[in-house]
Amino acid sequence: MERKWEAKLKQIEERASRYEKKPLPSVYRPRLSKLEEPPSIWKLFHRQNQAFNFVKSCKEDVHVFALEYKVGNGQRIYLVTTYAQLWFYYKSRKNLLHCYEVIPENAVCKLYFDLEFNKLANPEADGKKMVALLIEHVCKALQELYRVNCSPEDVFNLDSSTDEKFSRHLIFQLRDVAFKDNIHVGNFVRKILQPAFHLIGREDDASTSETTGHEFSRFPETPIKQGISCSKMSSDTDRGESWAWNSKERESPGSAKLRGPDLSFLVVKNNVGEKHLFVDLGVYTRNRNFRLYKSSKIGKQVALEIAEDNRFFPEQSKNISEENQYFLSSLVSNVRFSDTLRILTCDTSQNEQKRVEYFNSTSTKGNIEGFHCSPYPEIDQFVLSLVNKNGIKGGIRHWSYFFPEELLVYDICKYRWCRNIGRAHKSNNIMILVDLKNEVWYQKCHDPVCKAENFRSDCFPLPAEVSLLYLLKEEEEFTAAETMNSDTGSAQKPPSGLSSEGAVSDADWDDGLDETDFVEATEDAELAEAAESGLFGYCGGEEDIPDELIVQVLRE
DNA sequence: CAGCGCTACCACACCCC
DNA sequence: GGTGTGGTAGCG
Repeated sequence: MERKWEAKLKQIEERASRYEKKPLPSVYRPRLSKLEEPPSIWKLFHRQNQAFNFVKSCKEDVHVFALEYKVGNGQRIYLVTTYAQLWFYYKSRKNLLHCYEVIPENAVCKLYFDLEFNKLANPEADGKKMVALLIEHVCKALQELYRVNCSPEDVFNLDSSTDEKFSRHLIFQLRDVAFKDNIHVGNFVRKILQPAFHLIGREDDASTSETTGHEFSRFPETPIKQGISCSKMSSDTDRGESWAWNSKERESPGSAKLRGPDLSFLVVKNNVGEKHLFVDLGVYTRNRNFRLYKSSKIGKQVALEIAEDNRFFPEQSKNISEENQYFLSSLVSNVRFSDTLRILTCDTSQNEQKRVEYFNSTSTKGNIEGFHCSPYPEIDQFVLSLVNKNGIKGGIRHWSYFFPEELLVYDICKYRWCRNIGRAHKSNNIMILVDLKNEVWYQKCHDPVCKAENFRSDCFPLPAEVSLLYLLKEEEEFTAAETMNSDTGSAQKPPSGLSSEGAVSDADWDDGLDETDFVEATEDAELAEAAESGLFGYCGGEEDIPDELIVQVLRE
């Protein structure tokens, strides 16, 4: 047994050293043109983690894409570049044929669906009609749960069907609205499809379930262990338990619609005759790869193309071609810029209960405290984003919560930047204070001198995702509107979602850059050096840099 | 000689009637 | 037989 472990360990170590000896090629630097100067970024990685680490080190608005490169086993490598640059090399469809968007975990994203059924096993099924009914259902749900207006004209409908398989992607183009991340999208989708779950899973006919006569009101047992609750918008009392389609149904329990809307159209059979849902629920996982518009799976010919019955048409733009607009619209994590972006959440009640229990058990009446993580993971994340800047990995040493003031005090370790002295303290730690009542944060510190003068930094607003949390406290209407900065149509500058400091004032943004400049400088130098030592140098002005180059590298 | 993140499923232990 | 746990094949 022990020996087995040793052997395995050795194997892994050997592999690690191999990778280090032979890091990936890939730093070839195409440029869009000599005139368009923003430096080009185009970097390949074998490992997703490395790609995301590189993204973090980049100031530019870059994103991770997965490229399939070996038929059969789905092996992928990871490309980091900007949307603009990817499109430039992608659009001809001579290269980069099997590309996937990596929907980053914890990143704001659009509502999306993967729909499919086997045509042979479902000869009766009318795919287009099913799509239309689903869209109708989803729009209704968005309205009911979030008061979000949505119509079929807002749904980008992509088709990837074959003779055997009906296959669609839907990407919702909601104005000023996005989900907190794709896990929340999944929670939302499962929640609104709950009425359909009791129709599957059994061999016998769905009609038998009518006779079970459960007393629960609108919805059957959920297939997931706990229920799901969407971030509420009004002061509903039955927060999140189950969700009624409208108040009328709620008031008339004798109604035939007791179970909610009829979603039987979603039930399809797989090739061995088992019942499944038309909606694929497996696409809402962390860092999910979602095939790009005009890409096909490796080994297959069929690419995602605009569906016949698509009703979404992007706005015309002088600078951006229509195809490019469609491409940008198809990207799940490319959230449209808005200065009033609302972030929707949908928790599993598991998560929410944890939080409630935490408060119930830990807090009698006084203040609570702990180490590392507070009961507000979202706020912890935000605080960590403040103290994890370009190389310095700050952490939360301790937190305290003061009830009357609704103040979270974080003792920070490793990161010692003090806004009072404009540099890091040498031996004293700092604090980050989060004022939930006023939805702001500021910095203080343990340094005796700063303490003596009672230093306290300016206040900065909390980002939307964090303020949102506050809704938990039975507050007024859902008003999670927040300003987010963007220069390229993506509302999330740091793709790591929560760290989007766009919500912070300009002054703070600049400030933030200042204090990290010296760190970045060294890192940039290293990156530049790494870049120059890459296999590919800068291919200046060359219009058609074939990524056969990439393919060659991969083959060796 | 390099993917990732799951879930469904199985085997097994343990408990209770 | 019911329930929890740990490991893994294989799916998306």
